[in-house]
Amino acid sequence: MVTVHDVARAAGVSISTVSRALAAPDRVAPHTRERVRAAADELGYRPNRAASVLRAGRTGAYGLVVPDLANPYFAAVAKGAQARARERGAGLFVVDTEENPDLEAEVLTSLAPQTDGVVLCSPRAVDRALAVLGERPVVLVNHEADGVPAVETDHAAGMRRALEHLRALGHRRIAYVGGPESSWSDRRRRAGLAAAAYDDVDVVALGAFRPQVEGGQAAADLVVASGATAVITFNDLVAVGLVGRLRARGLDVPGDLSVVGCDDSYVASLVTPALTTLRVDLRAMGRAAVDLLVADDGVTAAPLDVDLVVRSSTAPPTPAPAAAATAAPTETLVPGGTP
Amino acid sequence: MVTVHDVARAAGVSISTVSRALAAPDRVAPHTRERVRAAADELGYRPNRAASVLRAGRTGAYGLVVPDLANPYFAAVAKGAQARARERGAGLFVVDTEENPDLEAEVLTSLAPQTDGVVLCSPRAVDRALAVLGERPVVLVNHEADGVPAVETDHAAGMRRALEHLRALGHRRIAYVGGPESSWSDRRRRAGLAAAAYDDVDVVALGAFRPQVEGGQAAADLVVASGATAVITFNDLVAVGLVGRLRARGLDVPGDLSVVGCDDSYVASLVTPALTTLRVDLRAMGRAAVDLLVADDGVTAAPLDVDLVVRSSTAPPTPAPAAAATAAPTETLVPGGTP
DNA sequence: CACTATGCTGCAAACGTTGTCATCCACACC
DNA sequence: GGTGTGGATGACAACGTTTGCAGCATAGTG
Repeated sequence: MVTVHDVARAAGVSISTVSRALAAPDRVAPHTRERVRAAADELGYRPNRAASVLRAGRTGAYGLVVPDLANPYFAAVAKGAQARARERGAGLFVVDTEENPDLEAEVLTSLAPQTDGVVLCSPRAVDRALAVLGERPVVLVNHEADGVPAVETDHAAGMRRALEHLRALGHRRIAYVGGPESSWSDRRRRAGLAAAAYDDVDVVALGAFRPQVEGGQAAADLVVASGATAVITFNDLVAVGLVGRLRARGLDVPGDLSVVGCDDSYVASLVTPALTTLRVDLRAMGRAAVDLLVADDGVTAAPLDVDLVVRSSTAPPTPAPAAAATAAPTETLVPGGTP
Repeated sequence: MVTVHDVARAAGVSISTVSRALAAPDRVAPHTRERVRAAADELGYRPNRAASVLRAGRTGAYGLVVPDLANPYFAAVAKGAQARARERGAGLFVVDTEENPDLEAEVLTSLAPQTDGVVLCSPRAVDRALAVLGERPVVLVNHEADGVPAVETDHAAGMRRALEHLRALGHRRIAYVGGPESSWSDRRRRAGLAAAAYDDVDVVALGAFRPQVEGGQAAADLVVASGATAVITFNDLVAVGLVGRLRARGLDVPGDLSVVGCDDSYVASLVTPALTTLRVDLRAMGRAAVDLLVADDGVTAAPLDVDLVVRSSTAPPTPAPAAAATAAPTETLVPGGTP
């Protein structure tokens, strides 16, 4: 192993100078700096991370905590965060808490000291997590807490765009199929819907559904019963489940009901019909989180913009909007459709 | 910060005893051990990772290198690897090389020294990677190299199962839509198909397609032209693309053509028709890779089994198998369908 | 010329842990 | 009772880096 001592000997300087030449180049004379660098390159010197951490306290690594790495949403965030960390010459510890609040807190106690900061993505137990982290830099993604920097999505703008789109198509009664109550994004979306309400549009917000395919299946019949001609769902998976259940009931999307998803995860373009959805640049979110971790001034960045991606799941309502469907004796058709 | 010294003072022993009591409990007398543990708990002592690494050389962290973290395949492997690492009390550095061989090699030089070993998943430049890693423990996933432990998938068994299934349904001419030439999995699958061939079944292997939706779209017309009544694809995304293109041509799946995907990524169950596919337990793969990293005897584990998941994309061939379709003037219907 | 200011470099002390070696004590055996 | 044995513990030296402090030029100023 090549150490500072070897480089120092080769360059004819002291180890202090070597350390400085590489870490604080402007604190050493140009010609010395060059000699040291040449020697370091020559010998293939790589500073020992552990020694550096021990002495200086900086680890050169960040942590990313997500509830489920297999979820394409978090995978995309992780990808962005990883890329940004690498660009900064840092590593990224990725931890999957398996949606388990206890594990989240536990894992943080061992993770935190090994990092220069942690990105908490959709935390399931923020209070405990923040307590564990103490003074260490944290950035929240998809969550809010006093005085903690966060990367936020402009959910209100997203809802506004979706509503505008559906209204322009002629829809006047629009349902929202919401996600888990604990979800900050869900709360923001509901608030956004309320704020964006048009005089001539009714918004029916339906309550907590699981943010997976099953959630959409469970919500479908409620949506039909609500009399809405269009629906916005918590995420694309919910939209997929919803569409599946609607079709099983003989309803057509977008003929009988228009559907707007959220996230533009890549399933949105694969299913039939391809989903109109709200796109968030998740990788940018990951990148922004890491950047915020470094910018220790604790300033929260501007919320990330949300774009509407129009595909085939939205269309004008049929002349007699969903009347036939709502008139049908829905209950008898709903085995296992308990919301 | 609480150090061994603090614990030692509190327990009335020397720092050596503290270190031993926690790291090698059987080398210290039971009552002393308990006293030390009590003191450590009391003070909330957490060994400093950096100091430990510096002195002992073991980092307590592993590395995982994947070409694309946003790909659900790799995300699943990462999830498994992460879980196993955590169970071992270790961290996991996840690195996304963005399918870039140069980046792969570069990233390894800085990653390797910070870990106790690296899992290389679907490496894009194995030789360089192995050169960089030198003597450090490595495990390959989806790849083979002399003397390097690897986690393998029993692709031959998978192909055999798919063939059996299709043959039992009555198919006698079956196409395989292959992935990139550089893919080890693709080579194994082709070999498996050749080995499993039945006397009464023709297998038509079609050449390199991109392992994404577009690859399937590109392959569709070749498959139809081949006269096959069933097709096995490199992965589920290819299957999705294939199905989409077939339907655009007015063909029915599974009516005119049965389709078997690979990987059972979660899109398989979401698309219409739901895909019959070969399931590999990707999380188990990730876990196995980390385990292998630790088992320094370098023994490669038994190949992972592959299960057939039967859904709606496979059915018996129609009496006049795809005759109408092949007879149709396909070219005129294929704008932009260049394979 | 003396004195100060400035810039560069070297010395040496940490950082907190692990592991080697030596010490010590108790016990058993001769 | 002396000696050997072995288990338990303590003292201390690393591991490789960073950094405060001091030293030493050189240059600038009175």
